[in-house]
Amino acid sequence: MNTRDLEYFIALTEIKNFSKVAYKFKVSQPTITFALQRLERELDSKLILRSRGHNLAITDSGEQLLLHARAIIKHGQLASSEIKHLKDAKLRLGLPPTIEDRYFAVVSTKLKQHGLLNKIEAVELGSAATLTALKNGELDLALLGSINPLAESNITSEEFDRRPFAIYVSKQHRLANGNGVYFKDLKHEDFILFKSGFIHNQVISSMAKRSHFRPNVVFKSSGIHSIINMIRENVGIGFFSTLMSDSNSDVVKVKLLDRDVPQFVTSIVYRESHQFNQLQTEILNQIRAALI
Amino acid sequence: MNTRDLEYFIALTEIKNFSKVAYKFKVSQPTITFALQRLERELDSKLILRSRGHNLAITDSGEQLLLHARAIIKHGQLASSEIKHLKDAKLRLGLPPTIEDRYFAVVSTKLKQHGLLNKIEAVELGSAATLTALKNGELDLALLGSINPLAESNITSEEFDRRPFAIYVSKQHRLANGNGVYFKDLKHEDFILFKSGFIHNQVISSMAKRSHFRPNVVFKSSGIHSIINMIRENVGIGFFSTLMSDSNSDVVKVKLLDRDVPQFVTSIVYRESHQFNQLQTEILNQIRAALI
DNA sequence: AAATATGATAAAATATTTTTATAATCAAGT
DNA sequence: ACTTGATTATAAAAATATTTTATCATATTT
Repeated sequence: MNTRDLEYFIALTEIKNFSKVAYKFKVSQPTITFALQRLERELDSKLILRSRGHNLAITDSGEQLLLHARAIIKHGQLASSEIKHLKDAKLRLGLPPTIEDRYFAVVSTKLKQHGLLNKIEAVELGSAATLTALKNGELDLALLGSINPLAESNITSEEFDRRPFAIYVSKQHRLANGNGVYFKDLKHEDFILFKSGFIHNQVISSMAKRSHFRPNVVFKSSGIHSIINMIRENVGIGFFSTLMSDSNSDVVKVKLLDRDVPQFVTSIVYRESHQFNQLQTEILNQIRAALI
Repeated sequence: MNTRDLEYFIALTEIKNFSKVAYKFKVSQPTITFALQRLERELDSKLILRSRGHNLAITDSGEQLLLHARAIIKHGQLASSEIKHLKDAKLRLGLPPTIEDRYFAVVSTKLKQHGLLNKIEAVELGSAATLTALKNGELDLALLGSINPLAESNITSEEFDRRPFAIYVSKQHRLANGNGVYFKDLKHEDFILFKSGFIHNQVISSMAKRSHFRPNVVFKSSGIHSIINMIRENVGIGFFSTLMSDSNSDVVKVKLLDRDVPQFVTSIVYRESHQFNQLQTEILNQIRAALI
């Protein structure tokens, strides 16, 4: 079997037209015919029902092959991308900003001690984008936040922390000296939130839905520091699980008293299929030592 | 990329000798050389460090490719095997005996009503062997028992029941009229168990270890009915989660009073990559309807 | 230093894939 | 019913890719 034929086949199931697939791959039309015939001969089964004039129909066997064909192509691309980056002698680490802010200081200290810090190439994206990049082989490793423990196929995750979400306010704020608040009582507060793509938004909107109000959002940023600064200036309140600056007295954490407050689960995450080289293994172990 | 080259490569990492790999595949030795050169050119990276006289060494890139190569070959084989069996117009169902005994009656009634029972080809193996067969594409679907919810990669599972393990005794047995027993008090009992390969054995040996004794096993069988018959005759006691015959008064269930008694989790299980055809989908839905 | 084992290379032989040119099929419009 | 246009299939030739045969190069062992 030949990955080129599989790529033609996949395109055929999507485009459903031999000539257009041929055009897409810059080959002649019979090339596609022959590629499909090869696959059908090899698997001894019709994969696509041709019809001139109509759209093509994919058989059960075709659907079955399609699933594996996609996986095979993906593995080929991953192999290629991972091997290319192995030569960089760097570990590409996905690091969403909230995680970076809260956990990376301790990691970086550890790595610096062992002369490994400059072997890291940090990639700062939201959690969802980070996970996608990891799956595509654009990252070797990531520290990820999620609401539930990650259970993605082909992905291994090692949880290292888990904390309930909470409210953060300025020390001048009326809630600063209380010992907690119910989410429903935040109806008239101004929120300063992350831009979309952060898990925090999913969580806050689900909590708001449960409490039957729409939070009043006065500003959205993707920079955690500008959010904290605005909270400090009492422009509005924030919504995080933990902050490095929990000890910082300018911004005060206020517990949520609701039952079943969602938790922010943080994990070290990598592809099952990723082969860590010696340098990368060392880095991974130092990160584990720092966090777990 | 070409699966033949990947197969040569995988063999090379195992056999570590070009000539012997060539012999294995019944091709000439330069064929292997060229295949490896093709891969190295395509991935632009040395995969194997050759040395004449010594064993070959696999590079980091080679190790990385190896993981994907194995996955690719596996997908190819699965596609082939699954497509071959799609034509059988049967669903190959893995059915470990304990599950068959307890749950299949209700499933078979449902399937018979819809004229689907003869479309099932039941394969009776222990849970571990069933899972392996499923992964290898020898089964389309399985009902499986496990201690924890299944979390295998590339496998989807839908839990349908979960019950604590318990002791089963004859109605003449001294425990038959009590309302439970601690496992440690079974030290002097005779056990009738499954042969190895059944999860029950793992569970009982871990409970026995916790209670600091070795259970006294008088007989092992792989047929659940002969075990039940022996229990009925008071030859010894049994260890199951539930039996169809719970309502049958000859054999009595005795609760285990220990904390954290392991549970037998039963699930409908299939490969993520399996494409169910129309018939198979119907069968799956009826099985779900019967169990979930 | 010779023998042995192992992998690489060149050139030829085979096999596979792709192209060009053309045919066949089907649907829709006239 | 006939024509047209769009689409896929086929045959033969050309282009590529893979494998073999024969031989060479290198390292290890004796």
